[in-house]
Amino acid sequence: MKWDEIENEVCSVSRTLAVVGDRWTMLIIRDAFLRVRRFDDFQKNLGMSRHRLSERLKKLVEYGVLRKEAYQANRYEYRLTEKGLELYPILISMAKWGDKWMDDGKGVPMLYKHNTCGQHYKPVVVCSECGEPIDPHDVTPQIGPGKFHKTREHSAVPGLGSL
Amino acid sequence: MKWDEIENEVCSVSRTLAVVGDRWTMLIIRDAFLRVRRFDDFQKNLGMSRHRLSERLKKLVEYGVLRKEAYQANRYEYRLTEKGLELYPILISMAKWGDKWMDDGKGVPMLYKHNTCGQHYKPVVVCSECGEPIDPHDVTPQIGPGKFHKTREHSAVPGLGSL
DNA sequence: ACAATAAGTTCCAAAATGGAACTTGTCAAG
DNA sequence: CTTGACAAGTTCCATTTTGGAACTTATTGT
Repeated sequence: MKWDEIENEVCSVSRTLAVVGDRWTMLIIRDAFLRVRRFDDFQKNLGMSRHRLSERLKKLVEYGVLRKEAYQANRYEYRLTEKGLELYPILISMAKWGDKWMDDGKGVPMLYKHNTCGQHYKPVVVCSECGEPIDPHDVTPQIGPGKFHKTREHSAVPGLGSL
Repeated sequence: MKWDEIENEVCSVSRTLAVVGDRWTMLIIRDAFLRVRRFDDFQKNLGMSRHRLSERLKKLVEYGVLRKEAYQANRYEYRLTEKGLELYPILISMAKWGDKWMDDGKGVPMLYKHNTCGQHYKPVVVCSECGEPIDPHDVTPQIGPGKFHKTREHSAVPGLGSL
């Protein structure tokens, strides 16, 4: 399978990865959450090639994750849309995992203050229905309505198909 | 910057991406959560080349995300470790985002039953300190102790550096 | 003992990426 | 009103990464 076919999989994880699953996108998004907005600032911060950055920003605008706005004639800013802002749980979950498992022993690079309560916080994933923290062992994936329109066979997980 | 330098960034998101940020890894992890365990099953399910799969599984074992266990002579299973299981919040957040924003209009591919309460649930990210759902606008990133040992300059976000 | 299966490896063509240099339009100072 | 600097890209090519088919090696089931 080629990379651009991934968007057509009947799987929400695949479809999300079609947007944010390449080498650089989550880092661009990270910077966007830190209020980086301009081409040259992204480029200097990330240390990626202008070429690639240009192509990625264009795609993110197409997908509606960023919007491009002129702040002067021929000068643009890229800002997160609502769709982009909702990537926050993915981003902050990555930060938490990295803090815990990819620590270099010098302490965490960043802390996050939750202004609402004033504390440094960690993200906790809870159930929308009962409010309890989710343990993956207590979750059963089941085929949803959109799964019947399949495009490819999945056989290894009897009765489940892919997530 | 080249791909294998990303692990050395002073940023937990970068470090996480060093492990799961390539084209295929999150899909391998997704399948692992659906109890796929064997080389050929991963390969058939994912439709990726055996070459790439072999290399990725090896790396995930090195990183301690999967462990490789013989189930017969010369036959192996790959299973999530504790470190791997803790990728769940990232995975389920991707599924939620894809459900909402990359829908093809046919309904969600999968539903997730929270066995604890018996309901189909959606993941909600809440504050570890006050329990309230997190809105990214209410979060202030601050430099943490591990940030002083920097390897590269970050200039675009005065006083913040990268997430 | 023989065919089938599992778990890879090898090899090469095709695709994606990195990086330096070049372009084009605007702005700001003299 | 001209000139130099800057911002936002684009072009081009060498390097790296990936996809895919075919091949290997070691069981295992019949």
